[in-house]
Amino acid sequence: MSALVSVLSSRLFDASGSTLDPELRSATKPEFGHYQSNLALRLANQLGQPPREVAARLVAALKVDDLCEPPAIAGPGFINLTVRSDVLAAAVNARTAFAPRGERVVVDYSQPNVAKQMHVGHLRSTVIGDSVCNVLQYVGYEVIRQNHVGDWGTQYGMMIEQLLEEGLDAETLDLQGLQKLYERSRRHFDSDSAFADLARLRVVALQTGDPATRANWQHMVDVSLADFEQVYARLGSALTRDDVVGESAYNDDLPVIVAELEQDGLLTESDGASCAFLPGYVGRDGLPLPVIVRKSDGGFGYSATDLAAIRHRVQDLDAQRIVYVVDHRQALHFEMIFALSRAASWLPSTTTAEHVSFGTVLGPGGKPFKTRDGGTVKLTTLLDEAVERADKILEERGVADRTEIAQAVGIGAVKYSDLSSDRDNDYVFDLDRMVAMSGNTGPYLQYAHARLTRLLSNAGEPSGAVTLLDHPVEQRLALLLTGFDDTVVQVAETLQPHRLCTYLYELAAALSVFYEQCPVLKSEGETRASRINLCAATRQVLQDGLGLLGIAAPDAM
RNA sequence: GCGCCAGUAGCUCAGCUGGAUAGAGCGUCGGACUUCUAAUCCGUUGGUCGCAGGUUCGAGUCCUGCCUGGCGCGCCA
Repeated sequence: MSALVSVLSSRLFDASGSTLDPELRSATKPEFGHYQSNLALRLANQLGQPPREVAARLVAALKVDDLCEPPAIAGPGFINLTVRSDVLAAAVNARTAFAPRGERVVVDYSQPNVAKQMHVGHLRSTVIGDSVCNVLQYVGYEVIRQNHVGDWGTQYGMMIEQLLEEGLDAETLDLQGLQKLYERSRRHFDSDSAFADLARLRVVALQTGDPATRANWQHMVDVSLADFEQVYARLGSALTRDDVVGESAYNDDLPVIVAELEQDGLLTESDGASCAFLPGYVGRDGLPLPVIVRKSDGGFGYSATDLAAIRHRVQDLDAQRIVYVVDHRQALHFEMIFALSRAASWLPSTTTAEHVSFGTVLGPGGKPFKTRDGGTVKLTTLLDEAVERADKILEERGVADRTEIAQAVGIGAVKYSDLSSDRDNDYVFDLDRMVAMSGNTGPYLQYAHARLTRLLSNAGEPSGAVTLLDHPVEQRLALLLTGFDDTVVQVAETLQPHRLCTYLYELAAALSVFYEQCPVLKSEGETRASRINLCAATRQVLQDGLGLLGIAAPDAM
């Protein structure tokens, strides 16, 4: 919480003589001042007295003359506060970093699959996950990123068996070759039971560590990870190979998971599979719904891997908070995994587990995103198109040296569009709207930042402090600046990056109004110096905010 | 059948966890550029917050029941 808001809150708290939350909120309209409190309405209800009388007593007891203009009572009993402009100026100048909070959070995101190109489906997890990590880090968490790559299971047995049968050398296959190999092996597996048996044996060889099988598998993993890294670099994601802890990493833990569940009496044999039945979960037929830990063929399903991952993250990584950035279709799965982990005591009450779910990216017309022939659209293709659009617009503007800027604007537009509305909603991937330079878009924010950069480079060295805030538009801008940390804290709690987007958009809009109405370089004396510093503070917040979203802020565009 | 999520202006979306006359952008129409970058700003137009009850000083927000759409519900992840 910003110093200003917390001080005002505690003053209200002291004046009320009650334990009620002062409910200090931003004023809904400029004519209501800067902040409002609804405390009098609450108190009046509790005391059975007229709200305006309670408000009057509250205002009389309230000591804020060192911070605010005289408080006003309005409407049914709202208390409106207007911060003194010198206090506001001081608050703008007083930005401080968050202290480390001594808590560790594990964020599981991106999760592409080995031997498959990354597609739109991976965009959201990667973009939201990066942003969530940045925000958590900013407010003082120690963040551990975990890329739970899909690199284990029957499909790799299939693929290796197919590879051997065709006499191919794994070394010659790139990612696209692997994807084709997968498709061939899938068809073969489905149509030839003898091959299917061989493939299953190959899975056993893989899981028990047969050297030749492992070597082929390792090659597939290496090729895939190298490709993912290129996409991450393109996206500006912070993910590296060090963050990859794929499903295979838990192979040795899976029997232990089963043993511990058995020991706790949580496992039941059902149709040959080892299942955990949790109270309250019923399936389509009204029958109890299991978590299948070990399949009837003796293999382990993804539930076992997810359980092992939780166990590892608590016991070895010492996580106080675990976050899963995974699409909303897996909501039930995670609910059950979390419940079972609690029952098995892998997830103690001191550790929270959250599923940060998100909606689907849809193609044109709100239909599933597919190419004309029904294939999946590669993520890199979409990014190329976005950069191309950005480049065209920059060209029309006569911008020189466009290559890097077009990257920043195109990729930034895609990422911003992904982050700017509530994660739970589906959205249509519409490049025209994303790259639009007006409205709540990435380019609009980047433009505000670039404008300020230009202005500041013409202004000379900023002298440091904001000292004057005479114009209402300056005050509006300053007030917004003091709200940055509160907004980021909210995002760290709710894990909803769109709140930060909304904030930054309002800030950029307020800046544009200021820019229209308040000359900076053409003004003189203290006004000029103060406005330059207000611009510098705004630029810093825009830069920090875009940084938290994982979006580049070019100096010119 | 059960569960999760969503339904707010013609379109795309906010709405700060129950507060004042529900806000932006796009679109429409009209205005402001020898610019501190007009990729901007100002004005205009636009809503039965899916429907019906309930809770209370006060509901887009909370509770119940419906309607519509998306998704999920035993060995894929």
